[in-house]
Amino acid sequence: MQGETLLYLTDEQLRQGAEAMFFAYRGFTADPDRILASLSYGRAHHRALHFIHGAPGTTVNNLLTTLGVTKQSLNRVLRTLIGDGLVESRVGRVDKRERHLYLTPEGEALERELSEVQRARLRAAFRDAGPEAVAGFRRVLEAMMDPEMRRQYERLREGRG
Amino acid sequence: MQGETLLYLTDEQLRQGAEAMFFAYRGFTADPDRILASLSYGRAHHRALHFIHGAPGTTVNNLLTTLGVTKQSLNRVLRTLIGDGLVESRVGRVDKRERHLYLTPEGEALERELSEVQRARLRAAFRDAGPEAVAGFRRVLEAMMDPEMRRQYERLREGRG
DNA sequence: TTGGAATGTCAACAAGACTGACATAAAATC
DNA sequence: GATTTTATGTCAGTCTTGTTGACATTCCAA
Repeated sequence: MQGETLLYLTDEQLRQGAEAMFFAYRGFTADPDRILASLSYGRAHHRALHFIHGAPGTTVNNLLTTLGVTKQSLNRVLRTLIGDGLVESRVGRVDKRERHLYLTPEGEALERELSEVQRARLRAAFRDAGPEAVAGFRRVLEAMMDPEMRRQYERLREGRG
Repeated sequence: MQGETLLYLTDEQLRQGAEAMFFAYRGFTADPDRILASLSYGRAHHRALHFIHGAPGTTVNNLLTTLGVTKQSLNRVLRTLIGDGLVESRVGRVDKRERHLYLTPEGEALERELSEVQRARLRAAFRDAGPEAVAGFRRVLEAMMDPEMRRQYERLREGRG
């Protein structure tokens, strides 16, 4: 057995890292998924609610580049959310081609419910692992993103200060 | 602005952690996805190859609890992999109801190709972030899993020594 | 030996991703 | 002013991958 500083880049360690990502992501989505299933929504609806909440007034185009899906796919989700009164779509004032998206109070309520169960799990995990582990966690995740996604991620962070 | 040790559990920090998971997971799967798409396979095929590689001779039942899908869903994926000659299914010798799953040489080759691009990204991320960050990353991910998944994850690790 | 439990297969269906084609309205450009 | 580009929405069709239901086979225990 070699020392930790040499060992951490072996294929076996990398394989374990991949499996950790797989299982952790399942845990990460499990709690919101349960709520969504009871409302016959899916993860796509959650993601839309999440990013509209985080960037109110965002356009459809912004949202679909953030989510990395096609407009047809996003549109189906948005149509149900708007139809169910969770999202409001307002015609742009300066550019009337654009639709600006906002959560209604009902939309905010569901977003809060979903994000709260997800935050609860993250909070517990962060508390268990400790602050230094959390810093490392963040550093590795950021290094794992595509450069384009990292830019989006940082833009979202800056947008909220 | 408060100190890091207090700040790390605020809702904003947790929200950023959630977004980091979202974007990082997309990066994590992006490279294998490209190869899979060119073969008209999906992530489900990758996962099956990965876990059969890691536990040769595993049964269908084992595999579906590991993957967290229904047997019917897994069966469709296995059927194509078996039909394409990447996986071999052998009737159990002691219990003939069971099918034991193995990768053929072709299956091993594809698994290696997929896992290699994924490992390459992880390797780069781990190198960028440094060993302490990697340890923290692993600690947080493990804390994020459901207890049941964590047991499976640890069992897989032990199985490979 | 008979009936239940476990294992796996096939069929049909739904969610949600995709592409391609097309329509509309507004903005930008020539 | 005419044309092109941009932003969005919609329809139709396909694919992956999840679901449930029905069923066959095998094992085991009453």
